[in-house]
Amino acid sequence: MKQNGPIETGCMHCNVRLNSVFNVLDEEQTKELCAHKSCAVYKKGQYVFTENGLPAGLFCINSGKIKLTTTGYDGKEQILRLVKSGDIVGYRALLSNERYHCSAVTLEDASICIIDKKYFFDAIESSPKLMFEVVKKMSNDLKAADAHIVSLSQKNVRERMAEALLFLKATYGFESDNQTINVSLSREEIADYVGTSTESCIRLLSEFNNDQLISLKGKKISIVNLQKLIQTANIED
Amino acid sequence: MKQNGPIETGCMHCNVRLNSVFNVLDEEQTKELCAHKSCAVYKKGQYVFTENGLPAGLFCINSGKIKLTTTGYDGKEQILRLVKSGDIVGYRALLSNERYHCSAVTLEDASICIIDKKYFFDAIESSPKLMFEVVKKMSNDLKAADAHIVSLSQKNVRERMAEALLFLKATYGFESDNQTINVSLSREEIADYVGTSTESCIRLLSEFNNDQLISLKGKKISIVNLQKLIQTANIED
DNA sequence: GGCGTTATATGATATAAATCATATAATTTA
DNA sequence: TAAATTATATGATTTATATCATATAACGCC
Repeated sequence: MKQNGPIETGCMHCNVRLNSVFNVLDEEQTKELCAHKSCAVYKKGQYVFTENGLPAGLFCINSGKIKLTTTGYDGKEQILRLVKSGDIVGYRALLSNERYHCSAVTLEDASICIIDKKYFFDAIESSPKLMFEVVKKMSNDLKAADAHIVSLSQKNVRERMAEALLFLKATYGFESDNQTINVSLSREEIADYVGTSTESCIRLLSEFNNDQLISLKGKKISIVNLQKLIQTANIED
Repeated sequence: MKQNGPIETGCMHCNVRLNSVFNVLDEEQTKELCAHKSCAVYKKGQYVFTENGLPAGLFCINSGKIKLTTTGYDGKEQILRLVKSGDIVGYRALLSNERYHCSAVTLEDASICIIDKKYFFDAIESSPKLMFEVVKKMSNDLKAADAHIVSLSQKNVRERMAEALLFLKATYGFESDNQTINVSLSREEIADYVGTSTESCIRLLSEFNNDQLISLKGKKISIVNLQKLIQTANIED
């Protein structure tokens, strides 16, 4: 349980343009931005920020994967969102001048930079384009959260589990074999996203494995029969 | 099932400052805003906008109550949010230039104005203050959606039902008797928010009634024992 | 490299909540 | 105002899923 802080690194290797919302900045604005951010390397399992903390700036994921979690009742963890490289995190609390309502934890070693709060506000006030990019990001998160609500409300655990696997694939894509989902989550973490018990999660993955929908190798999950998995998830369209 | 459109009215009786986000505008900006909006009266049960539709502008609730719903699986309705007078609706799709992902339906007769899309974008680009107000609104909605996710994921139906009653009270307040929740929802609508069956919803309300947590009179629900209801909801702090 | 700890797996059991069924009350509308 | 429809109520039954229990596998550590 050693929890050392991130290791500060220079920004020379960090291409901030990786981060989608900053695509809209021109050469000069990007240079300016780089002068107001600092990069750091995080080890797997480290906290980027924690529930109830005050935002010091905006975090950009240069590489690595992040989970946004909140502590529910009886300390049970709930995974709210999963974040990939190129994304920003912690923008909500920052923009609305609030404390974080969830924590950000690295799922693997990650390179993350933090953009100075004051500078970020200057940047979005002077660049409506950038502001709109961030707003679009929040809009997407809200739409996804609403979809999650409908799913939790109306689908059974089996359907949600299939849906979660499709979501993981949509978020992180496949590995080079074109069928292994490119993220390693524990069964408990998957359960914490799906909203079920760890046992039920394990059991359903085993079933899907037996039914040849997926194949399992440690934490790695491969989608063997996408069509059947979509059917199991009971997705419209 | 007759679904007539709203009745257009003048804006002379509509105080746009009612709408919280517009508080930040000065006298002149408000005047300008009023020149670019039009008010209308909606009857109970009418659609303000519908899922998949394209936003024509921003809606402001001058009076009345609104539910934001989305159609889930097998056509089952999910209530995502409840909106009261003074609030804006439809801002998400508008800001991110998307179609609506949910519908807005009046829960009672309502007076609602629509602010022209083009003008609204001009307004937020020229007034960062206004933009931040809207962003804060979205931030709150996202935080609330996240809380809803945790609740659906981790609480049982009884706890969620108690929580829902507290949420209704927090949103719409009490009537003059200081204990009757100031909104009329059908049992089915409450179920569609809580994420349960109508029968279970009815049953639990009956139980709460028997246990003297609430009292029922038609669609009107009064909170008789707030402390016990909070306990039943299993809320932290 | 063996030992303790944690993660995964699977069976057995309990139970919350959905579903089905039927009755009554409250609205709507003819 | 009566008939029809819809909403509320409550009982009986089924079922999905949590919980408890135990075993094995994988992993971190001295």
